[in-house]
Amino acid sequence: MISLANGKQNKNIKSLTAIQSEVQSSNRIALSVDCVIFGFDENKLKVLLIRSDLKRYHDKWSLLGDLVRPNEDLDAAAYRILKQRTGLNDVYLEQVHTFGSVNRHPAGRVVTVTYCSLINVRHHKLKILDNELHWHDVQGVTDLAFDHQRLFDTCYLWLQKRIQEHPLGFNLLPKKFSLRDLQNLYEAILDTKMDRRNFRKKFFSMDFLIDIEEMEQEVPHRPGKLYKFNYEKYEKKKKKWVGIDF
Amino acid sequence: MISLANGKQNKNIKSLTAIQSEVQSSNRIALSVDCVIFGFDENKLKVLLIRSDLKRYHDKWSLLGDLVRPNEDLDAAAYRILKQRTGLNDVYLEQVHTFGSVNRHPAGRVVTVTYCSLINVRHHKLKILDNELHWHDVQGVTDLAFDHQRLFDTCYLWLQKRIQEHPLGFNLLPKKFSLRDLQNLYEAILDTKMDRRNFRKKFFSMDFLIDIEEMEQEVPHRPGKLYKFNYEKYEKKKKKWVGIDF
DNA sequence: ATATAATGTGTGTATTTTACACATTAAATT
DNA sequence: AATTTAATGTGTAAAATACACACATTATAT
Repeated sequence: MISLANGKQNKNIKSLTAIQSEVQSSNRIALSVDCVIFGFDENKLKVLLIRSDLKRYHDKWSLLGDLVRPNEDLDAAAYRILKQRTGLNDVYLEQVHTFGSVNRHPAGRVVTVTYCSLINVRHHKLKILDNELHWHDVQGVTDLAFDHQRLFDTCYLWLQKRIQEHPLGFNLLPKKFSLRDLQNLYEAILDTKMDRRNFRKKFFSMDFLIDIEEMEQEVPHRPGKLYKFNYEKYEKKKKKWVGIDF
Repeated sequence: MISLANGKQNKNIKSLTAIQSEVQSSNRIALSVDCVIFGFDENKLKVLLIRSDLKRYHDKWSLLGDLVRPNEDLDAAAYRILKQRTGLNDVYLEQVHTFGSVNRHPAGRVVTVTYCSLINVRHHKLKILDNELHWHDVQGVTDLAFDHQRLFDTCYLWLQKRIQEHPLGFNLLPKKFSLRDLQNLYEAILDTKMDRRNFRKKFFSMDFLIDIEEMEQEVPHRPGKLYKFNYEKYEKKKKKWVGIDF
């Protein structure tokens, strides 16, 4: 019994070169990144989609993705795709889930890692030149190419959950915003209506809003105060959060 | 401008064979799965580790992992590793995060997908024959091989968060358990102390516990009632949960 | 001037969380 | 056999949080 165990032990020890050959052998797999890029405009949550670059799917929309390069960090690949498609560097980006069914892609075995990104549509609208790239209302996203519908659904659910734990939403708004803007955003993402007064109280109590002493301009009603998000305070506070809060 | 856009359009349309050649070209990457297998014994949270199978790391412990095979679903790879190491089929398993730094593994580029698994130590203890495989107190896990410490830390934090949103803990307990057992588990995972009476109320209010009309045996104090977990009720209820609850 | 449609502020109620008191039960001790 | 000990099992009051809704304020439009 013991000798069996010891036999196993020794058999399991491998040299570095042995493992290197395993790693370089034929069991390598194509790896891609697909980005679900959310934006917010006209009080609706949007997602950036492109026409499938594959002929047989050309009547369908798909997420923005590309193969990961052999010498490229996974996160770097996500940032590269975002940069290539939107011209953006400094944006919110987070990994969500990896999909690895053998037959998920028609071109062969491709494992894909999904990333969610939140960007401000107004700031970056102009950099999108490609006609085949469009913002879509998330509500109307129903039949994407490949398994992208499943990827999208996973990321959208992830966003809905995540935004209730961390105030990510600010990445979707302009620097200056009113409380109504903020509430519209939350209502769009969570697909609900909220009480205006309680929403206000909730956000003020979190103490992440800075009153910049400016008012809305040219609105057809009483103008609201404008605020900006206190990123510093958030960074300090978020470490203390444990479990179920916010 | 339009013609430029159209030019881009057409250029982006690819035939299936064109993509197939990309997928099969040299930019494929070795993909592995690493399992963080949690157990619970002697009122302590444990994790299953093995001595590194690589000589130069042989004084260190590592997670249980293996390369994903070209014709193997990602989830299937995780179940295979679990089966190989513990003899288990029917266990809780969930994907956590994918790590893809270029230089994370000494044998070359290996992107790894981490999975968390929760298993009942008592039920499966006997199937582990390999001497180099051991349960470790999570508190003492400090210096794993490769980047496995980072992988482990991520998964442990994930578990702490996840168990506050879903009652996963039952996968770590025997079928019959007392409320004290359950509380000990939660205290071990979250590394806190809780009030016994409020903990009891919280769980009863969730209504997932079935009183099996049995008592603890051979305990040196008043015996507590034994319960089992109502998986059916949980499966029905969990779909209704939105956001912050439990 | 007045109506309209927002913002900004407050208040009371219901629900949930937290802290803690006390009775009960079985084993161990005297 | 009575008493001590160390748990379990139940309840209750206060504090914090969430929820529902009233009312005054301020700009534009009529």
